[in-house]
Amino acid sequence: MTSISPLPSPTVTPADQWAQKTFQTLKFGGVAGGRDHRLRPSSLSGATTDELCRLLRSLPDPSPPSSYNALIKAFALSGAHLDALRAYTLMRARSVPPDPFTLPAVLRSAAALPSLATALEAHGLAVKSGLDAHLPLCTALVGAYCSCGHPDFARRVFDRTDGRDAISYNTMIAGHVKCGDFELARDLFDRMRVRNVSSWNTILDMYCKIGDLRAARRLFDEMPERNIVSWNAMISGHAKAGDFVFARELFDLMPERNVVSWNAVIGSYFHCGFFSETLDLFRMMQASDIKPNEVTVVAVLPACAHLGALDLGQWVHAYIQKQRIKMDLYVTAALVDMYGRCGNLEDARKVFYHAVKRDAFLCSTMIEVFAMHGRSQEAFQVFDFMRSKGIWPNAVTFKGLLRVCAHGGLVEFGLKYFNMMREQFKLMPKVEHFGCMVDLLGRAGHLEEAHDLILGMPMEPPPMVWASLLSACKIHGNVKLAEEVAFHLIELEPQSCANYVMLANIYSKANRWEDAAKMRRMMKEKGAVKKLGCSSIEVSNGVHEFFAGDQHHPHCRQIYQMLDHMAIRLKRKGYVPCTSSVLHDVDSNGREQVLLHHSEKLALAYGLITTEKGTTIRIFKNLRVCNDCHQFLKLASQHYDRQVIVRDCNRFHHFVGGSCSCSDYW
DNA sequence: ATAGGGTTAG
Repeated sequence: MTSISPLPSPTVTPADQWAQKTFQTLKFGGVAGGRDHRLRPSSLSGATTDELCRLLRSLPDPSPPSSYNALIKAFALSGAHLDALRAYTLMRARSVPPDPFTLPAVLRSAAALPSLATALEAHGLAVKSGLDAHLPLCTALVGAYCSCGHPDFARRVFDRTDGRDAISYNTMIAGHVKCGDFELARDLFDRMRVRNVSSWNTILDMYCKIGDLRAARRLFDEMPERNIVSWNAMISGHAKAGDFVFARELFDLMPERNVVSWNAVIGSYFHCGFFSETLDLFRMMQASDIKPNEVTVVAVLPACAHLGALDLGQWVHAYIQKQRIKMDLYVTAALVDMYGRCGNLEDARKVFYHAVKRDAFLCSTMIEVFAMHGRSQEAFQVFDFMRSKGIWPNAVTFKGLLRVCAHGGLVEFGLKYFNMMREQFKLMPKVEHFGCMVDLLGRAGHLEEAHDLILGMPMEPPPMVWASLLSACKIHGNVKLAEEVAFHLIELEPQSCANYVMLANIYSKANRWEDAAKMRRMMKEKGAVKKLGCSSIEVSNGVHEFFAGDQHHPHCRQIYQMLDHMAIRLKRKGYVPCTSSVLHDVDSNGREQVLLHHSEKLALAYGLITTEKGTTIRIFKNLRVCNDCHQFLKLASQHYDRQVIVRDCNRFHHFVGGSCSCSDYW
């Protein structure tokens, strides 16, 4: 191996900036350390990052390289790679010579961050210290360069290394895979002489990741030896392709399973949208002898969130605390998301404010939750917090901010954040950002601006975006634009009933009954089927589902009786059924019945019958809440003195004392 | 005494 030539850094990461600044101040040279007070890896196991930082600060000078090595390794083990590099910097500042174990450990942290500057510096030091023939060090360099997106540097090191073994080959192959050079990876694999299981697994995983499951299957069949990792790679490959049935077959077939196998198969159910099955499998896992870990709960919590299973979600939270599952950023964000989506804003907030560490991902989750609940001020506060702590916002952060603006009708703020993301943070707005802006402008009555924004989008506007404009036309009674948009939408997706219904409602509102009837006929001709409203409610004996007009519930009679009583009482309080939005060809009495049997009203009646006075009622709906139900729920919350929380397909409504948290803007 | 590099799940 020869000395390195100067190489430009293509992208400077924050870790790089820090590393470059500190390395500039370093002097090269070597003084042997003393022999007292040396740290051992065993004495550092179980130490928290804070304790390790204190140890580093109080590390006597001189100390032997082994003490620094132990700290670097311990930091890396707890995921504190920047601190690992800090320990290394101190070592260099004190001119402690690295031993053969120092640089591989440093390079692992450089790969994890990643920090190209550190990799380059370590490489230079290796050459200077004559350690550059050390095989583990060369392998670590290859890994670090690949993680930094420089397979070319890695390949140069690899090609000049003598006595390469299976591990160095595997590192280079995995590096090529990581960088997307699949042919180079396969070529190297074909050329290596002594392959082990890991070599096969790397290539197997490559085919799984690029979705070539036939090649993966072929490889899996011809492998001379298989281990758990091979099976797990196959499971996750099929899970990603949506074939959860085969993923499950593999899982049942494999000779032994570990926590990764369970997580892969649980994740496959989650990704395919089978949320109750996800939870079933989690229960099976607990009956097995494999202990769930962080990754497990990160698959289970979103499943609870989707189902609105707050009870189980709370149980998982308690389980995390009891079983000492690490509250890393993923777990914290999953908890915030679960509480938020289950309508428990207080606990979502609590988890976020108690988090020991917050990054852009976690903050964006919190903003998204506040957006769902229409808490614009708190969402903006999180954003201000991010900026004060130097947490760089990403596209998801701005999506949440724009949603919060759209839900609150805050046009000025929306425009501010939309411009800020482009100008200040150099983030290109994606489809979802345009969607929020169209929603925001449209609802606020700026229909022309919203329309212009769609026409000026750099990508093909998806039906969703047109649909928000259409719904804005409905709110503001712009029949002319509505017709244009609706017919465009019907052309795009003739099977979707929502577009016909929306335009028919707009016609009815403008007293154009014949046109409304025409839309109904057109809907039938094109074979579009109305999506049935469905609401669920969790009471003490489980989750109950109601469809619009549902007659299947065992307590059906009491529920409908209750609804009739409610209608009489609430009418005295000012409830006026909004019959103009009913499409069915029935008389006005029948229309009232149709409205009264909307799924969220059924769920509400059931909740009132079965739960104690004072209990909050939580309802989850698959569609948007209609105007009539919204009015009904407001009056019911007052008359029955109950807090009712409804999650519809895009946000939360907190009904209390006769008003709704959305301020009738949704 | 004692320290190293590669593969699978979010």
